[in-house]
Amino acid sequence: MDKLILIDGNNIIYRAFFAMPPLTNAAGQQTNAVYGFTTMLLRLIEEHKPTHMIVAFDAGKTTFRHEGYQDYKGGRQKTPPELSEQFPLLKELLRGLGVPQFELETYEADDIIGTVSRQADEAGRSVMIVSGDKDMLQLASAHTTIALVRKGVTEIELYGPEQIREKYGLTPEQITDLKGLMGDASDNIPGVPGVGEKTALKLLHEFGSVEGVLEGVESLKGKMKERIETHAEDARMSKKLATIYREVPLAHTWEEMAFPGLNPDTAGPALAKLEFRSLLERLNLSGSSAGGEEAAERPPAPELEIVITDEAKLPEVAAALPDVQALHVETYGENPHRAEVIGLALSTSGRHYYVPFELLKQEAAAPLLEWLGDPGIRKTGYDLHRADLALHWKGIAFAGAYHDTQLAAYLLDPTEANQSLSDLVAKYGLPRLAPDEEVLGKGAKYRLPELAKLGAHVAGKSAALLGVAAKQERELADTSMSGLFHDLEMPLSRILADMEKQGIVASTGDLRELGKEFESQIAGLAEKIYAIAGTEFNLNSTKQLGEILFVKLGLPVVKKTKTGYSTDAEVLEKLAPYHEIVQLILQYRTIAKLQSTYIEGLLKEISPEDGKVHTYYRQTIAATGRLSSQFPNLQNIPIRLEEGRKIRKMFVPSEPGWSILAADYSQIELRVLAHISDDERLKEAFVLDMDIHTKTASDVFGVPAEAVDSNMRRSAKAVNFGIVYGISDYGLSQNLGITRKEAAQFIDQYFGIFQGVRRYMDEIVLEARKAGYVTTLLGRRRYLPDINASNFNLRSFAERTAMNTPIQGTAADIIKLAMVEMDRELAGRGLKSRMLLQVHDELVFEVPPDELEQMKSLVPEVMEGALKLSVPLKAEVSYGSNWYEAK
DNA sequence: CTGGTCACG
DNA sequence: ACGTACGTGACCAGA
Repeated sequence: MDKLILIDGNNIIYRAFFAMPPLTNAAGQQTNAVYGFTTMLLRLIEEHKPTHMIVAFDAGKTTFRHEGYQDYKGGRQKTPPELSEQFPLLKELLRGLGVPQFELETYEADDIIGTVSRQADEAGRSVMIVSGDKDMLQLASAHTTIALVRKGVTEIELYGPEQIREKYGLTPEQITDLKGLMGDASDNIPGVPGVGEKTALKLLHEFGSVEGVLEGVESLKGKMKERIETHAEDARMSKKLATIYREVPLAHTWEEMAFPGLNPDTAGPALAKLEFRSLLERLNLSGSSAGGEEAAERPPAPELEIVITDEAKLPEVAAALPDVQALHVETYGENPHRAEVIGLALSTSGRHYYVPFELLKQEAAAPLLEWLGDPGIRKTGYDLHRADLALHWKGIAFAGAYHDTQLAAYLLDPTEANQSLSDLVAKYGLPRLAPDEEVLGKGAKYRLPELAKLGAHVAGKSAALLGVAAKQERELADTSMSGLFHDLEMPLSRILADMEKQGIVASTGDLRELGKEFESQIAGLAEKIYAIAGTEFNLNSTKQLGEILFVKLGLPVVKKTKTGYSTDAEVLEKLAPYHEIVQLILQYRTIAKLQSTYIEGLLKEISPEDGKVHTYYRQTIAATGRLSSQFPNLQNIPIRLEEGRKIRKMFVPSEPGWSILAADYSQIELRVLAHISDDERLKEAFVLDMDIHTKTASDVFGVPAEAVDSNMRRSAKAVNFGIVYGISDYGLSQNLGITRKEAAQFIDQYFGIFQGVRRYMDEIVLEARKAGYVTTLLGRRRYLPDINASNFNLRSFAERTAMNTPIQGTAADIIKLAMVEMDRELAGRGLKSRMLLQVHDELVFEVPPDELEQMKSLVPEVMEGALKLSVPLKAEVSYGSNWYEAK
């Protein structure tokens, strides 16, 4: 079956240029656009296996379109030289790869593509057109699909006539009418001023075409009618400009477009010349030019033996359970507590079974349910934490997670965003797995395909798991993270799921009541503010607020943002002395935040079934190894201001008579710093259990501790924070409201005293430069690719990260250890107390009265003993009838 | 869908 | 000279 791919060369290289970070070869020539183009090209070849292919380029400076309209593509920025230099490179590379390229004087790439696609269409051949330009949609037909490139060049959306109808309610031909009405700023096509996509679509749905709209203009009214009448000619011309010319006099034959596959003899040298080593490797061409005949692509997807399970086949699945090596649970929905379970797939070495979720209710599925819930059976999967939660709320127990490929991928590189299973499969050069988006769509476009296709996709995932897991185990061992993975993160993931399922009660009634109080305060404040401003406006709009403060009231502009005046709290504090309205706005902000995020937001998350909030701890987000919390975030419940702190009264035990018990590490990050820097002074402070900020002040200012006043302590505290964050004089000056010079002096003084800390800061940066990454005490890694950047900002950022990550990350390691140990203790001692929340340096429990005494000593003991450092760890415990009281 | 703002450690 | 403190998530406005 013939398949032709037509690539809009100019468009794609342009997109690639702006999407890719700068990349230069040894000679200093920029190659980023060619690289981006090539990765996309190779992906197209792998995924769509074309038999014929061409890349079309614009030729010449003026085209026939300019004859009718001088300004066509006027106002467009000149092509930057860094990009134009890359065209010859790309063309040479394409020759090496064996991809035909077409161009023709006075015609644009669009027109060439339009013409070739028409010819192919007429011959009944299957065509795919690749471009970032929506204009191309007009070429879609029964045989022709448009692949719209999105997000730089990394994603592709496929459009046939059906998809165009779904999205716009238009036929492909009507795309030209759409452009005729709305215009296109990037091509300087005017359209009708004031008519955007929305209006244009409405008009077309009613009148069908530009001509139809012009004829029917009488039936319109007001401004719209006027606009269209005055710009009728613009509309006609715009449509013409947007119409792709499909009669270009091309002499090329079908045979000239043939693409028999990459030619390894010439592709290797061409890629090598551009220094695209990663691509050479991906194509297995890195050896000599003769890298093997068929090695030009990733291993072809083996034909999987997939069984779509129906009721009758459940016994066969049951019989296969002992041979299962991996499973994938397909869910739908962001919040796993509310997610749908679509189905699951089980992989043995030979067969892959897809089991639709409904089948799990059948009696014959009992062995499968038992298998899922058996903690003794080791399971390999992807995001098993999510699977566990989703299944739990459907009444199905899950246990035995052994290797979670998502979690392993996170440990191997916690900052890599693209860690979908499909990405991992690609990373390891395994047979391709379609991204979910391609099969299921996303957002509003999410649709389950027919059973066979769905089953094949989900089974494809489970089939991919074993290969990925094997590679990861190897890599974890090579990077000394196997222990971190199997003894800490994997066990923790089950504990987190338990905490989340347990949830914490949030008192709906009390929240509503507090909400009413806030509401009347908000109304009162708003009224006063409007009265002073002399007008009502949207107080939540920084834009409108800026207008009032800086234009109407003429207050001085302290700081600007990208988009206008800054009105954040720091700015408002400075403005407060100038005008009484400012203080009111600050109060309004405070209460409005509490109301929207913590009253209304929290109420929305309370489950009507059990009156609890079930947060979702994410173990694979924070680059330092910390957890994050979502739906709702229970790691940022107010505490600093009393008004907000009251929110904590709403969090209560789930059983009468029980208590909330909270324990937090005291100065864990500075204690960690004392340990890893081995600074004598800092260690001494903790060994003697002194107030660290007072001690710092006394040392830095050279006065006895008794002589440290509150101001000195405040400064020392800011320095201590700064040290942990990777200090800079600027940051400290901002924080303390002093000059940069003073801050620099201050830091110097600090380092003079705490020389071990200085040595650590210097060494960790050197180490990062050398190794390219930093680690925590437990060996958790973070790569810092910018540590050697020539850009000052990027490099400075990386340096501060190098200083901070081992500290923050080790603290995260420690509390994770404490959680695993705590879980073990609770189970071992048969306690009924439950661990509910983690807030970075704090653990929150609910505790029955008869366990209170025991827990008061056990929890801090476990936390303090989680990891042995050269300074003691300290945890402080408190309890009460709610989270507020546990202070 | 991004930016501004603000809640937490 | 460069222009920032480290790590998160939720809400709102306004394209």
